[in-house]
Amino acid sequence: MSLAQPPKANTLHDVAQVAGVSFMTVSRALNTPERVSPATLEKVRQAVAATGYIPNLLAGGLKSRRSMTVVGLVPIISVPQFLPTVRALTEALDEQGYQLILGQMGYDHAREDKLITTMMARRPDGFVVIGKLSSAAARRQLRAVGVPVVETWDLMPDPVDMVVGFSHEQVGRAVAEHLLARGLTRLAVATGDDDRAQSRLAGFLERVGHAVPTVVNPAPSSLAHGRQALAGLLAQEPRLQAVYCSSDALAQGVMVEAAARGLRIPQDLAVCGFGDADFAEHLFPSLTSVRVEGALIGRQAAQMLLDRCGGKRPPETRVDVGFRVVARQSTAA
Amino acid sequence: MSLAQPPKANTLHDVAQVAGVSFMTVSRALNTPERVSPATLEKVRQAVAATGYIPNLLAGGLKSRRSMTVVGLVPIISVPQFLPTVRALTEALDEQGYQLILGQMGYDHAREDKLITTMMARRPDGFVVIGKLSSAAARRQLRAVGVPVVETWDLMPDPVDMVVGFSHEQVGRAVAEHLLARGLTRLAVATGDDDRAQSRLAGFLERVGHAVPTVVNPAPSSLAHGRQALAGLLAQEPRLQAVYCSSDALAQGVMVEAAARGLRIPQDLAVCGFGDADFAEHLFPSLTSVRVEGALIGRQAAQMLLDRCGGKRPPETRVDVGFRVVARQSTAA
DNA sequence: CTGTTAGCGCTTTCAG
DNA sequence: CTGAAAGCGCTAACAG
Repeated sequence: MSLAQPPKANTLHDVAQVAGVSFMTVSRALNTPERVSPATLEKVRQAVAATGYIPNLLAGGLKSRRSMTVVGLVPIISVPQFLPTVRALTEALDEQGYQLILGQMGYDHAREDKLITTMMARRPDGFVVIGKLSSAAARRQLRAVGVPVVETWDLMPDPVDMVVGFSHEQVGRAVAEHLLARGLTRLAVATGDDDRAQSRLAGFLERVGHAVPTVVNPAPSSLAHGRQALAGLLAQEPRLQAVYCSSDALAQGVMVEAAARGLRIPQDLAVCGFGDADFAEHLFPSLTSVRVEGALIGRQAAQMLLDRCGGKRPPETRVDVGFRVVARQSTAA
Repeated sequence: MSLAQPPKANTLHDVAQVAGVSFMTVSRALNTPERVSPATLEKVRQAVAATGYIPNLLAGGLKSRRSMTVVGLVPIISVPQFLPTVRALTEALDEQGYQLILGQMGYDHAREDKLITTMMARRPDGFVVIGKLSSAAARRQLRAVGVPVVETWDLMPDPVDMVVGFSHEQVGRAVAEHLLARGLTRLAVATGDDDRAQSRLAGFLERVGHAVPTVVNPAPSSLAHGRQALAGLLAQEPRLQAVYCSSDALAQGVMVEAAARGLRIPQDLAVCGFGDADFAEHLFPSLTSVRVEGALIGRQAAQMLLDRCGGKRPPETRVDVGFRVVARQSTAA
C-alpha cells in the first residue's frame, strides 16, 4: 500500500504510563471520578493534559453497546421547516455527550429501508425521525432490535415507538375555522403532496364541508410553487376570497403573485400559511400562519430518547405539542 | 441494574454458523467478494438474508481505523444559505458508505475547540467545515492528527488542509461594479457580522472608493433585520439609490420595507442580495443576487475528502468554485 | 480505592 | 481460495 495507516492516537495505556497508574484507573478517573482518590485524579488529569489524550468512543461503544450517537432522519435537509427541530435536537443531544448522525430519506420513501439498515450498522442508541416511518420492513426491523425511536411532527395512531407532534387534521380544521369566521367563503388550497400536508387538507375540507379549488405541488414546496398555484387557482375560480397554503413559502408565493396581479391582501384576497416561519410576521402585510414549536419538538424528542437510553423512568411515549393559529394582517377582516 | 443491555445483534459468527463456513470467509464475502468462490458467496448471501445480519461498523472501525464517518461543522444548521452544501455533502458521502456527523459551532467561535475535541473522539475520517476554523488550538490539533479537513465557502490564504470556496472580496467588488455600472451612486450596505459578509463588505467598499451608510446585524441575518436595516439606512441617507445586502433574506426584508414605505423597486431603490436563494428570481420584482453553487461545494468537498481517505492521487487542495452576479429586475436600469 | 481478567465484533496478518 | 491467530481501545465484572 501507499500510505501508512493513520497515526495511532494516544490510548488509555499511554496516559496510564505517564500517570504511573493502571490504565483502568485512568478510565475510572475519566468516567467515574468519584471512585478515584483525589491524589490519583490529579495525576491522571495532568497526564491527560500532557498527552493530549482523546478517548476513542468507537472502542468504548463496542464494549458498552452504547455508541453515544443518535440517527436523525429528515426528508431532506434543505427544507427550512424542520431546521429548528434539527437544531434543537443536535444541541440537546450534544449537551449529554451524544452526537447526531444525519440521514436524508427523500420524499419518495424509496431509500427508507436501505438507509435504516445503513444506519443500524453504526449501532446508534436511538432514532429520531421527522415524519413517520412508512416502510413496514423498516418498522419491523426497528421494533425487533428494540432501539428507541421517536417519530416527530405528526401524531400517527401507530408509532413505531414514541412520538412527539401534533394533529395535522386539527390544524386543517382550525385554519378553515379561522377563515370561515371572517366571513370568507370562496376558499382554495395550495398544498404540498407530503403526508402531513395531505392530512391538513383533509381536516380543512372536513370543516369546510365541500370541495374547494386545490393545487397540489410536489414537496418541498417553494415560493415559485406558490405563484404558480395562485395562477392556477384563479383560473379555476376568479372570485377567490382566501387561500390556505401548506407552507409559509407557498403563502409567500401567493402573496407575491397577488402583488404582481395588483390584488390587495387581505382586501381582495386573504392568505394563510403554515409553520410560522421567521419571516411571516415581518412580511407586508404580515402573514397569518400556524405556529408550531419546532425547537420544542427537537428538545422533547431528545429527552424522550435519552430518558429511555438511561433506562430511567418510562418516559412519555406520546406527546402532543399542539399548535396555534397566529392571526395577522393577511387574513384581517 | 434495571434493564438488561440492549439485545445482542447477529454477528459474523452467527452468519458463519448458518452458512457452514468460517466467520472470516463471511467477512471476505461481504467486503471483498471477488476473493471468494461463487458457491461460497451464494451460501453466505443466503445466510446473511436468513439471519438479517447487519455489520457492526464500530467494531470494524476500531481495528481498521476507518470509521466511515465525516464530521460536518456548520455555524448553525438553521441557516438556509448552507443547506444545499450540507445536502449534497451528505448525499455524496452516503453514496460511498460514509455518514455525516453534524456539529454546530455557533457564530461566536467559542465552542470550536470543545466541539472538535468531542468530534475527534469519534475518530472521523475527515472534517468538512462551513467557513473557516478560527481557533489556533483547533487548527493545530487537526494538523497534528493529520485528519483530512476541507474548509468551505471561503478561500482563506492559510487553510488547515484543503479548501473549496470563492473570494468574498471579489463578490463585494463585483456587486459594487454592478451597481455603479447602472449609474447608481448613493449606495448603502446591510450586512451580517460574520467573517465572510465582512470580506464582501471590504471588497464592496474598495471598489466604491469611499465609505457608505452601513447597517450591521448579527448573523444569521433575517428578513426582519432587512426591514430594520432599510429604516436605519434611510435615516442616514434619505436619498438612497441602492442597497447591497449580505443575504437574500436581508434583501427581501429591504424589499418588504420599501413596499411598506411606498418605495418602488428598482425605480426608487435598487436592491441586490447574495446567495441566490430559490425565491430570489420569483420575487416581484425579481431580486438581483449573487449565485453560488452551494451543492457543488458540498460535492467537491466530499470528493476531495474521499480522495484523500482512499490514499488516491493527491487531490486538489484548493478549489475556486467562483460565483456569478445574476442581474434581475431589482437592479434594472 | 485500585488492579486484573475477559472480551465487544471486526480487520489485519500470516498460514495453509 | 479459506482458515486461524492476534489484537484494535475500551468497559464490565470481579478480585484484592
